[in-house]
Amino acid sequence: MRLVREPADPETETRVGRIVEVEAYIGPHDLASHARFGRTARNAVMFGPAGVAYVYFVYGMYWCLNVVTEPEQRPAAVLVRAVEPVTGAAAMRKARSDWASRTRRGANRPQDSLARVAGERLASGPGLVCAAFSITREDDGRDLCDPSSALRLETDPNGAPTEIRSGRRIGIDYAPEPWHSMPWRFWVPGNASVSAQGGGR
DNA sequence: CTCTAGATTATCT
DNA sequence: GATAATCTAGAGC
Repeated sequence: MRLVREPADPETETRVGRIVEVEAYIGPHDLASHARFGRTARNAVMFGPAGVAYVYFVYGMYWCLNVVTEPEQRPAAVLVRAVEPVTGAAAMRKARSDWASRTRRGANRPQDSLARVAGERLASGPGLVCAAFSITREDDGRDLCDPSSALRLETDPNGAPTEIRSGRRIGIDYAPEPWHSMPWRFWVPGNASVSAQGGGR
């Protein structure tokens, strides 16, 4: 699928990207999922209808986008880990710059190096997808399947990837086995926009 | 190539 | 009060 962001300012270009890496979180019994705590204020939309955005904040500075799946009352979602820019790369770079300048950093200042980031790496990680597409708490609960939605999914006119690889999920060291090792991260092998910690390309 | 520190705050027990 | 579905630069091999 493609991820589409309509601009708040009509002068700005629409941002479109092709999803090339995701992770699945299947339910309350999945001890890597936010649903393992049961229903909370944060994860409430995961208990609702599928096709809705679940957006959460992590590590004090990053937003992450998920697509809710499964019938209501069965909390599950797919984390959008990486997107390959299709159109609106300039707007993505601008959005990343805006996001970076909002956060104060010490030794690591992403805004200093942003100009050197290659176009295909503008959304190559779950935190970077949200930075590049200006996704925040305001998008939590948004219907991603509504064609009039400012943030939505669209079928890729070029079709699905010809090859998809899978492996263990990332950043869930707290999860016990077998959840830690379930091969529920999926990516397009060799794609330059796959996240760095996802083995990069 | 691998490993590590440090940024920063909502949300969890 | 501790931790987190992250990211980057820099050090070491």
